[in-house]
Amino acid sequence: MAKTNSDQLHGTLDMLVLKALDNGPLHGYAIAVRLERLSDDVLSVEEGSLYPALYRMEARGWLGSEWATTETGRRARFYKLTRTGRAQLAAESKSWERLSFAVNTVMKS
Amino acid sequence: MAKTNSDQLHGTLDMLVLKALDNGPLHGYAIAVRLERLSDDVLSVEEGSLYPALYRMEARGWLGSEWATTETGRRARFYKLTRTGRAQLAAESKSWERLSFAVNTVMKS
DNA sequence: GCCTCTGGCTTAGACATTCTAGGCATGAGG
DNA sequence: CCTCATGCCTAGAATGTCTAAGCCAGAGGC
Repeated sequence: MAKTNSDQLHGTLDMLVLKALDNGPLHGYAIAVRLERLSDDVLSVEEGSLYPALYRMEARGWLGSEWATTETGRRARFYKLTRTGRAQLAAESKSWERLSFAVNTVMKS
Repeated sequence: MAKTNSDQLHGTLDMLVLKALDNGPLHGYAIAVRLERLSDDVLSVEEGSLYPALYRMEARGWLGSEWATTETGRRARFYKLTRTGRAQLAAESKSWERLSFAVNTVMKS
């Protein structure tokens, strides 16, 4: 959708997806759209990265999922945060803050 | 040295190393120490990541290197930024700002 | 004289994650 | 009828990081 950074999502994708689900369940496509919109098209969430990430996170117990019908009448798999997933989001968020602060400190030195 | 984040340097290591060399040549070990000190031990630069990164960047023309003697009388390979490397640092720095801003925007949504 | 610690470099292999790039199916609108 | 947007799936390549070794030299303690 947006043509931007190659590979630089590394490590943050899980966190972003978890965050996208923080306001309620969404299906994969909607997650991608939401993240792109929210970031003003800076982040581009490739489907080939997103779906595997969703499967991973569900396997780890961070997400639950079920098929349901979209407002527009389509079938889609909706993912939602589990309790564990919420904790994971908190942890990754804190970790991101630490890391980005550290990187910024170095970059401004 | 510091026991911290596993893997989360992904993508930023090159930039950090380039930045570490921005004030003048350093050898590998000194780069690691400098980044750890500057970041207050949040960043831990593993040697198994650092040296391959240095070789990569030299192969790409971002760094030049030569053997020299440390203040303490030891042999070490000193790396310095090339013109290309400086440009790369600027580019990655800008890219980092864009990305981290986007991520933060999402995280605060 | 020996031993350990720190400084310093090197490398193979495992590991995780992302992206490329395709394919598939449905519904809406021209 | 045809195309576009929605929506999901997957194999394989590419990349980069870490683990975990090993090597060498000098300094300091004992």
